[in-house]
Amino acid sequence: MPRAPKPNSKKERRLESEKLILDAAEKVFAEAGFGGATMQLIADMAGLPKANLHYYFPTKESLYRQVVQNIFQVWLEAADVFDKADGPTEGIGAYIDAKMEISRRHPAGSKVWASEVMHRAPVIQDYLETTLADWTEGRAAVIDRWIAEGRMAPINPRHLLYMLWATTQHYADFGHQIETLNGGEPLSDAQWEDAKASVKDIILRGIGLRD
Amino acid sequence: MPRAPKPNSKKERRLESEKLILDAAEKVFAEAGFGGATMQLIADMAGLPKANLHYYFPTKESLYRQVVQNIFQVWLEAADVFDKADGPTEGIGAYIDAKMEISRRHPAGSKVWASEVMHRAPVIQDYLETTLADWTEGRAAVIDRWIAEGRMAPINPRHLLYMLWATTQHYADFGHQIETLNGGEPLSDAQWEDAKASVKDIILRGIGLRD
DNA sequence: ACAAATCCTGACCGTATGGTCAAAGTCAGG
DNA sequence: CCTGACTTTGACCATACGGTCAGGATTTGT
Repeated sequence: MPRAPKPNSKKERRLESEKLILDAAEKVFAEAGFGGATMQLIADMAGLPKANLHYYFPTKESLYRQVVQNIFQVWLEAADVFDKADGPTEGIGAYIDAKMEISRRHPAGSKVWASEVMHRAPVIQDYLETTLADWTEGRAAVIDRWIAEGRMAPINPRHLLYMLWATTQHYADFGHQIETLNGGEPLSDAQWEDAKASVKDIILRGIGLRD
Repeated sequence: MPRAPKPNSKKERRLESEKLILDAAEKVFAEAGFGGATMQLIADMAGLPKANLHYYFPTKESLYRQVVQNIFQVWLEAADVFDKADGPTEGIGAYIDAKMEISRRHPAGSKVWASEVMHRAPVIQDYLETTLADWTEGRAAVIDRWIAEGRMAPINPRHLLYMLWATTQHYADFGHQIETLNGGEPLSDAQWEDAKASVKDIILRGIGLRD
């Protein structure tokens, strides 16, 4: 019978430490970029000695790779709402909501992803070529079907998807610029709602929905 | 009578060297980020010894600052088309064209800018607060006037501007992702035209133009 | 209670980087 | 053609970084 004086088993503590490190790493990579981030900074933010990071993640690159893969996972799961819908208004609207919510709650992850792609995706190129390419093709086919059925305006589905990604992720990646243009204040709850509504309004009308 | 055996005066050569360095620096900063870029890499790309860079730009940061300021300049000049127009269709359409062209011809600059903003604008925060804030306010006022005159749908002009920036710059900042999703090939001329047309189509219809 | 396995960490190391400098080279003006 | 200002560069330096490691602490299974 394993007592629990410190309530965690070894395996639980391992997962906790890994999560602690990954969360700290995500923030530091987002703020400084891969090259600007240092293991010491990540260690300090996680409240652990540097050598401890190297026990869980042998190299800076392996830690970074894990961070990026986790982000991609979150990103893919959010895309599910697209499939559960049975029409463009509902599907694309829900997708915008989901991605805006991620930008709001998970801005560091979005920045790390943006940085990775801007630097020619040295770590996740294979994901782009397989998982993301497949996902994109599938969704483009759905959109093309909606168009064929006359349920939305005929547009190039790929450019629509790029626009959705660009616009929603902009609120995370360029959050600092938006905050500065908002008088130095982060967007309030109401302003976030306005942002979501504005994006949905323009895009949905732009593809021929909303009469 | 100053002959010109090497056809450049000292001042001209100075400007040439500076431009050579700045161009190399823009590429390297875009590809590696500020932290990942090294003076040696920039020197190699410019074909000059490292010590020579430090003659023209005393520190890495001063070189970086100059790169970012130049980008901001290009960016602002392109925004002029917005003002020369006398209606939303023409103004916003031309603005999209201009920004898409910059994304195509000047992708490294866009990436450096994106990186700078993502890292909380350590170098150009004052520009954001003054020049960019003023520009944004002015353009938002123009859009509001167009709305008041019933010439376009009532939307929040700031979110429209964010969408324009996000979408057009996406083609530079995420160019690698787009290229990968395009079968590994850069967008062809025709595809760029399609991209421009798609963006204009969705956004202009989205704000109530194009009936 | 003991041994094996796992976890933790201070001290240390080799290297790469931003930056300096002195000396050599080049140019314009008189 | 001489002088002073400007430009170029190889060699060098201090520091900071990613990564290693030995040895001690803690937990687990028996």
